[in-house]
Amino acid sequence: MEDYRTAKLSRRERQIMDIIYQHGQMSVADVLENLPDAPSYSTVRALLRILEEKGHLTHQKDGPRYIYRPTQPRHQAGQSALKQIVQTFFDRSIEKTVAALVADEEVSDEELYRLSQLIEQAKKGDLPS
Amino acid sequence: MEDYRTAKLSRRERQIMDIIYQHGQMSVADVLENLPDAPSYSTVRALLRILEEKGHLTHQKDGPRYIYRPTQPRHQAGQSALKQIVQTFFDRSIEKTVAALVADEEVSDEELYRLSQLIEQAKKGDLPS
DNA sequence: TTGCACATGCTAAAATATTAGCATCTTATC
DNA sequence: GATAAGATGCTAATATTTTAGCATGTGCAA
Repeated sequence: MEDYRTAKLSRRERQIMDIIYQHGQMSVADVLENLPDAPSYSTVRALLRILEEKGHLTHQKDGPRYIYRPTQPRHQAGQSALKQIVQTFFDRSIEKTVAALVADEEVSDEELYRLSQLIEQAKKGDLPS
Repeated sequence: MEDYRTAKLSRRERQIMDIIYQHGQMSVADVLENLPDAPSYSTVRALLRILEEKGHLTHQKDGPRYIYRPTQPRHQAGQSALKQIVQTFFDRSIEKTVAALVADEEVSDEELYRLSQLIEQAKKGDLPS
């Protein structure tokens, strides 16, 4: 399955994919609540159906309602999305990307410490995940 | 200016913004060359005009042709884009995000070294950029 | 078990995005 | 300067997206 961010998805479709990835899985009502400029219930249902037709979502029944979740695993979709950002804004440089990440004011010292550890592990060839 | 990735941009419009951010600035012909499923020249011009109307692009003349570039600085747009990815796929965790970044096979030892240095600097409160 | 609340299936209308084409202007070159 | 190549301005048609509404089905509670 192609990365949904480079796939031919419309604006609303992409919004919905993002929201569902963020939450893991959602009912129609859940999606509706979290959509900015919320359209109607019917609209959301139509979009979910289309996304399922396109292969990006699947659903299962939970009592009377459908629960939708992505077909592509989250970590995999995240990798693809990251890669695209790195390419678009950071000249394909992981270093520049991490620099932008830690430039965020809200990064605590503790988090920085864990980041060091992470890098050290990676140096040893001990790739995370 | 709002982050263009959360703005109400259509599929093509977003594609074009990505491409222009990647290259810095581009003429109509440049954009056309780099667009997947390339539409016509007219189409690209129309989309660039719309993006300019919406405030995401600006242009200057270079000889006979227009050169377009983003109004929002690249680093700023990159920050916003990253933030959204972190939120969508990595539970707002910078650590998880960096882990995904270094999990990429193509990260060299040298780059990992520079990453350590980067983190150490950040620890000292010496925020990059 | 019988209804009611609330879900989905389906169809079709409205809005928006995408596209093309022709007229016009501008620049570099001869 | 005259001209040809190639750019933009503008308008309108087409395709797609977005939306709504009604008919129908399903599960939970009284």
